Amino acid sequence: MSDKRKAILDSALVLFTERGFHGTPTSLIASEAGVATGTLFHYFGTKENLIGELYLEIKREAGKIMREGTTGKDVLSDLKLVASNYVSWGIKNPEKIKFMEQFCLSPYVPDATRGEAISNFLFLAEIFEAGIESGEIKPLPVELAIKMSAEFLNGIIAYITGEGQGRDAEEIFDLAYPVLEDGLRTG
Amino acid sequence: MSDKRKAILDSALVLFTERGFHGTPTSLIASEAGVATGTLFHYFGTKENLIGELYLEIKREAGKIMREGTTGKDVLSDLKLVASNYVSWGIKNPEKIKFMEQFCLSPYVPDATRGEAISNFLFLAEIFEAGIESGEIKPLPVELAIKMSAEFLNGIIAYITGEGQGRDAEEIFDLAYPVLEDGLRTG
Amino acid sequence: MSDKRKAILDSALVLFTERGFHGTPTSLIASEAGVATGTLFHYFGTKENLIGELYLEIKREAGKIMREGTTGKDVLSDLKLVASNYVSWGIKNPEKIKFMEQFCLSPYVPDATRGEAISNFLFLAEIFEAGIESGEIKPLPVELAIKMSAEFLNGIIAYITGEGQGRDAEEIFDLAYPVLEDGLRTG
Amino acid sequence: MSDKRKAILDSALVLFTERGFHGTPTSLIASEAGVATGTLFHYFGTKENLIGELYLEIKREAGKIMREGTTGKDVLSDLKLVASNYVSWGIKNPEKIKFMEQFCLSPYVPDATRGEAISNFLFLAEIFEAGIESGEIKPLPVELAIKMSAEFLNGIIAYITGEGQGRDAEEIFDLAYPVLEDGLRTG
DNA sequence: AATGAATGAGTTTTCATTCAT
DNA sequence: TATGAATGAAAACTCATTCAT
Repeated sequence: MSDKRKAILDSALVLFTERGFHGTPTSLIASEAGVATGTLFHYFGTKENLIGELYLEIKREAGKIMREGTTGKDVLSDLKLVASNYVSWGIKNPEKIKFMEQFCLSPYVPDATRGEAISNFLFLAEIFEAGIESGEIKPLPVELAIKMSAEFLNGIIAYITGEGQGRDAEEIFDLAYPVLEDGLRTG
Repeated sequence: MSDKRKAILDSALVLFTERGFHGTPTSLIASEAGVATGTLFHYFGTKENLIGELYLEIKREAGKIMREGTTGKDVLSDLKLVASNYVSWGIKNPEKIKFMEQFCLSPYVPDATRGEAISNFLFLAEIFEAGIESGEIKPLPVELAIKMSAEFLNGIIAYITGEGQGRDAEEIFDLAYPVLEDGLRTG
Repeated sequence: MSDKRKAILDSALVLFTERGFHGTPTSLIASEAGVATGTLFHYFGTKENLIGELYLEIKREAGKIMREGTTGKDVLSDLKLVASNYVSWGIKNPEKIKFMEQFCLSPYVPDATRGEAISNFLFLAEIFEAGIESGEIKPLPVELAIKMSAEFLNGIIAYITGEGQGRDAEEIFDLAYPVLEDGLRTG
Repeated sequence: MSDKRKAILDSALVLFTERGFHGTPTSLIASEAGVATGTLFHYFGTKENLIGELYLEIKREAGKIMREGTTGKDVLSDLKLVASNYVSWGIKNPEKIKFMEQFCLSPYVPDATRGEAISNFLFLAEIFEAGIESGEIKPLPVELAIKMSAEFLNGIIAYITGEGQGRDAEEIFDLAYPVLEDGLRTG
């Protein structure tokens, strides 16, 4: 991928989260990226397309990071690893978390793009299904379990990057994660 | 509160969640509310101020609704009631939930306003503190517990208003809430 | 019709003929008209719509002027009067002639608008039909006769406003018109 | 002349008449011609120069075609031949006619170029002068006679390529031309 | 209090042109 | 010769805000 394309995506990420989609002029994205405005449109065609590509890129990265190290053998330890991967990544990339939260629901990301992004998280459904089948996890609708868990982890990240700043992130995770695990586990 | 003021807030809520802040012209808010553009500025001064007032109004309502029926006597039952109140309200007012999620993090709501809104949720800290002190709830930083729980409930609402549409809301809540309760409860 | 609207149409006429459609920025039209850019869009919505309205206005005026004084009794004298009216008007309004010639064929005027404009010239067909029926005019397809005559008159106007400048317009018309009349008349 | 140069001129002719000068990007002309944008500028230097060269090319062709077969012996038959040549060529090359009509008056063709083009039509003045001198043609200012006649013929072409489509072109010409001839001829 | 015409700064996007390859 | 990525000035159009009524 071209250097300029990458620089544009980087600037866009920061500026969109700081100032919102319509609050960020394309001219500002371009100048922060050190390229001409025309170059932005050369690579992305429209501003909407730019945010769409950025959205996909981040979702792809998040999905990839979360899966790292999972074995498919033990549901609960896979789940903890996925959560830990996600929280670690989220703490290191707070703008990406902020971006996902702001633009998951926002109208600026085309629906088609949103749909395309889901594929990166299908493995989560498999983990939950396995856990429910084996009786380790409470029998919940899988989509519900995913939604609750994901939001729960976002809550942890928000706390660590917000009020909890300065305290040890791992320590907080070790304090917080059992709440989710104990909640999901059967009796 | 004047009828026109109310009509403007109502239109703004719907339009901001559907189209974003900068994506919604004041002229459109005004025309949907059945008033002249000038009237919007007569009541709210600026567009920023309008979204700020809307934000406060909704946070105030959310706080009030959540507290309804709590006794301060039993932590776990108060907590469940608060959760249930919030979820019921959220299902009935999905635009308000969407608005809060979109604009909690967004740069359009002035920070001062965000601060002002927090006062509506101080009672939550009291409940958690009491629970931790009595040993009923795991010893967690209170703000962490609040953040995780709030996000968790948003996950439930998102599921009910999204994929879970058509299924009985109360039934889903009864399935999902124990996950949070079991998680927060000590051993 | 509002003063500002009229001023915008007047500037647009001059500038479009001098510089072409895409060669004329809306900002220039507005400033020449002594209004803000926004005002132009307030009245006309789009630049395309502006040229469309201008086109209709001019065609309407041309049609009205040409008909003035016709009686419907004598074909050849009606025809001469129409021609004379048109040429006189054309000499006094050379930008309108230039505008019609440039934008009759140009892609900037929407086809629908072009169609709408034709209604102003239906009376010409009636005159020619009457003349052909009475035997005074050669039996030609009416549309052909109109096209040839119209272009012929444009040739006269072009000459008078171009090379023939300074010479008496009426004298030139009296020299030129018989060519058309003798040509159309039966043997 | 290089193949690429010719391809560029061909694309430009079609696109300029269809979309106007400023409505046609150089990048589009190049891509339709199957060459890179840079190549267009390699051959023509600027867009203005491109339209100028195209204008000259067409005027040159028109002049050459019109003269074909004239003898200089009989004014009226030469005139008819010129007219017939022009109309035949115009019917076969409607984009060239459209181009000339649109850009004769337009500001995009530099005045110098327009002047240069006139030389191709000087022979017309000679024919008319001869006709007037011999008394065969009404004593008119030569430029006026040329303008009227040229426009008249354009009217015929417009009719044939427009409303008269499907009918025999020659037949229409034979119907229409006598109008011009009878008009120009003395008594 | 309520209106909506008018404003003009600011936005996204286009496109003639250049230049390193 | 020929290319096409990169440029940035300039365009059409939008919209928060004002103000005379």
